[in-house]
Amino acid sequence: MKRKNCCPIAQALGVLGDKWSLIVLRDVIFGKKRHFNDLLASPEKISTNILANRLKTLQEESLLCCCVDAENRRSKIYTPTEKAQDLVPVLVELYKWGEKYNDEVDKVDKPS
Amino acid sequence: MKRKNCCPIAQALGVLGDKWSLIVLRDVIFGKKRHFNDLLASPEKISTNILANRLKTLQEESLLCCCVDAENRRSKIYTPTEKAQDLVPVLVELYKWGEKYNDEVDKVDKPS
DNA sequence: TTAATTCACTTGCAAATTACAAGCTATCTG
DNA sequence: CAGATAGCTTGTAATTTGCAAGTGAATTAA
Repeated sequence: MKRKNCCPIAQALGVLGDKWSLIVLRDVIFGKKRHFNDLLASPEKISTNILANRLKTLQEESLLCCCVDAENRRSKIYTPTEKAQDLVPVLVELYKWGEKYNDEVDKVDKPS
Repeated sequence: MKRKNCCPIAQALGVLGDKWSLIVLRDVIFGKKRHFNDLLASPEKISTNILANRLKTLQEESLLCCCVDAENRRSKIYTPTEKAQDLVPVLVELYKWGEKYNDEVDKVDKPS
């Protein structure tokens, strides 16, 4: 859902508001993953068609750029743009919030 | 998609990673909206079934609490929890990013 | 005190998105 | 030349979303 002429939060979520876009960006930005199969290997288990689709839309949104690996022409290299790098503060705040609140969900064997 | 025992970013996105949850939280936190119809009136035009579903899951995730309005018993009051308030930095960073990059999308009549 | 209105949903259904598995094509390696 | 590998694409089923209409309890208006 593309959102235009509205609140910047809504506009940002129009691009990033799904289960996978920020996971892919996390891996490209922090995990320095550059290849399709690297991204596929993340523990969240994205499927191939979704990953291909996200890589396409993230390129369309100028968040990733893609080039052919000069040393291995069947391989493509995905790199984050500055626009993607500028999401680092968002990802950091999400990380802190997730760490604070969600790590403890469904813990078992807590000492009493 | 609930994500457990994994990266805090992925866990956070398991709760917040959709088009509507953060919009609802934005309105409750910044817009101080408290009623179903207030939230429905936002410019992003969420539909009633989606809003009802989000309010339910956000309560299940302890992000919102709900009580009956004492002065008008058909009305319910939704308020953000501390867990929700702690998303302010995430929303602020999203806002800044959206403002920096997405306001200029599809602008017309730019001065040359 | 009855009728209309409001609030917070619920239901039905079509469309879009996601998930899972399998297959495909170009390239590379032995 | 025979696999193996990288990056997809396709098919299909399940889930989620979007839209319109309807429901029931509480409230207000006549």
